[in-house]
Order: sequence, then C-alpha cells, then structure tokens
Amino acid sequence: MGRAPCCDKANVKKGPWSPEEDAKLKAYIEQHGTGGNWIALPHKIGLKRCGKSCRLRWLNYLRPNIKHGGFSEEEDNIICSLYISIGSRWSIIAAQLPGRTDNDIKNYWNTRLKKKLLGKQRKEQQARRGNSCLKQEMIKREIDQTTSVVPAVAGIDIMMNNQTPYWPELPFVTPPLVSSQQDQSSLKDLLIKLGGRFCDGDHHQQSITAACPFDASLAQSQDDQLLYDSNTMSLLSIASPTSMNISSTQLPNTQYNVIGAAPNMSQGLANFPFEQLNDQYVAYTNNHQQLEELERLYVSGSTTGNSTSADQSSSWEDMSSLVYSTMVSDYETCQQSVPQDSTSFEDERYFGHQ
DNA sequence: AACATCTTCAACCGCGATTTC
DNA sequence: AGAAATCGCGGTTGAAGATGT
Repeated sequence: MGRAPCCDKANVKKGPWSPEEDAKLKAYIEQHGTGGNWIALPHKIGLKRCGKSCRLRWLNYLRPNIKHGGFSEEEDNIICSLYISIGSRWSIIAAQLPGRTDNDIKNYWNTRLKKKLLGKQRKEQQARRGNSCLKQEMIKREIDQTTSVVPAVAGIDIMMNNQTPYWPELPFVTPPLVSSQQDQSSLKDLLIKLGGRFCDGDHHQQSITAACPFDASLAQSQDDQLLYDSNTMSLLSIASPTSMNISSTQLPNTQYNVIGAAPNMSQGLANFPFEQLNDQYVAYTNNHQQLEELERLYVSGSTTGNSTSADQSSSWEDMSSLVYSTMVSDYETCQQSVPQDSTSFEDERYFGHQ
C-alpha cells in the first residue's frame, strides 16, 4: 500500500495555470498568507488545484521579487561552484541567490550550465589529444623537471597571475556525506553563512581559508566561515582558529590557491608546512616524499567518499573528472608560461621548511 | 512552407522528513 | 508511540517555442 494521495486527483485541475487562477491565489496569499496549510488552501479560495500545485506556483512564480532568466556570470559561477561542492541541493543553492528559485536554477543547470561546462571539457580533451602521458604522470614529470617549490598538487589549483580563469577553478571533490539530520543542518548552517562573505575578486592578495568543507567536525566553531572567492571561483572554506588554516597567496607570476579538500584530507594536510606570509598562509613543499603523500591523501580522500546515491555518484564522477582535467590543464598552462629562469618559486622564503 | 528535431521550462510526481493528532 | 497528514525537495515529463533541413 502506498501513501494516500494528498488530494482527489479526479477533481483537480492540472497543467498550466490561467491568469485568473494566478490572480486568485496571489490575492489570497497576499491578504491572508498561506495559513500554514497548503492542502486546505485551494478549497478555501475555490481553486480546483492540488495544494502542492498551489505551493509550487506561489514559490516559483507568484511570490514577489522572483527573477526569471538572465543569469549573470557571477550567478553562473556560484551555481557551478556550489554544485560541485554540495551536489544537486537546489534549495540550498537557491538560498544563496536572492530572487532565484530552486526550480529555475535546476532547469538552468540542466539545460545550459552543464552543457557549457561539458563543452569546455571536450575542448580541453581535444586540445590534449595525442598526448600519451597519463595525467598524473604528466604532473609528476613536470614537477620532477621543476627544481623549484612544487605547488602542492593536492587541492591546490594553479593559475597564472592576471589570467582570467575560465570557471570552474574548483576543488576536485566528492559529494558531501550528509547522511544524518545533524550533518544536513550543519551543512545548511555553513551554507547560510555563505551569503555576503564573498571575497573581493579584485584583491591581489586575498585570503582563502580552506579546509574540508564536508567535514562537519571542523565546522563546529562559531568562528567558522565559508568563503567564496569570486576571483578564482573557488569556494567554500571553513576557517577558525581551531580548524586548519590554509590560504592562498599570489606569488610573483603565479597564484596558488588552496581550493578545498577531499574528505579526510584536511587533517592530512595539516602535517604539511604552511608559512605565514603577511596575512596569508602559503602551502608548499619541494620534498618529493611529501608531495607523494599529498597526492596520496588527495587521491584517496577524493575517492573514498561513500556516495549517498547511485545516480548522484555518476554525475559526480562526471564533474570530478571535469574538474580534474581543469586542474591538469591549468597546471600545464602554468608550467608552460612560467619562465624557466623565473626565480619566483626559488625565493628563499618559500623554502623555509625543509 | 512544412516537417523534424532540439531546447527550454513550468508543472507534476514520488519519496523522505517533519509535524500533528 | 505510531499512524496520518503535510511539507519540501529533487528528478522527470511534456507542451510550446526555436531552430534546422
């Protein structure tokens, strides 16, 4: 036995709403509110509609200050970043975009943003076709050829100074494991803090405090923050005196960004040297052992997550590989662009923790 | 102009969570 | 405590419009 239907399907109108129905519903709610009972509402105002349908119509269309279409680049970035970090939690994503509804964002993602992203990836792949090296090996080789400080491949995105990154410059992450109500509310609490805490993308020196955004245990402190960096389009960090603090800094020629971490990674990262530079923390290592450890942490951390649903995991695989290729691509770009005689990586201060 | 195919998005559906009785 | 009612969410559908042939 399934659950009882919420309304009498036979006597309920379906399909597009007429202007008259809209007017009735709008007028009633504006005057009386919803009364806390959507199921009873259509009967009160003489609408032959299901209560759920009324609710949806109000929330997605009639409610004041709703925006439709015309998504800005910044909104694109936010949606994209949040999707990669938290998955298809459209209501949470919508909460970060005033005037947008979860339905709108979901539609926008499914019909445009996703394609835009996949199109980027395809171009990337074509550009790299013919290259026989495995991605990881390629990174390592490049690293081996570099005598300078090695950007911590694990979770650190690299991009050239003054080069506008195409989005998403995002962490290679797995979906958050939100299995319990507590986790969910914790995640929500964190996300709520997102609003208004975006970094100013124009700042050359900007702090991105990063930790694993999905490790709820790291987010217990009241001082924890979530940040979105509109410049790098990377996001979602937790920062508190009790959490591990990692930040980004902009070195001459190259900007290193710590952009989040895979589950269980943050604690591992805490073992790696971070140097405070003004108000920034710079993560670095030129120790191959440490580098391998970072890579191992990163790879294992980002592949051991227990996906909560099969359908979600497949889309996450897509997105993860996408982000991964972006990272590789950025790294390659960086390696090609940085002059060989550049001393920026070799600056003594970046070698302090051998 | 006519038809086929693709894209968009409003609306529906089912299900888990929460609240009420 | 447990069943029923309701809410809220995310996935899916299908009509309508846009675009291609």
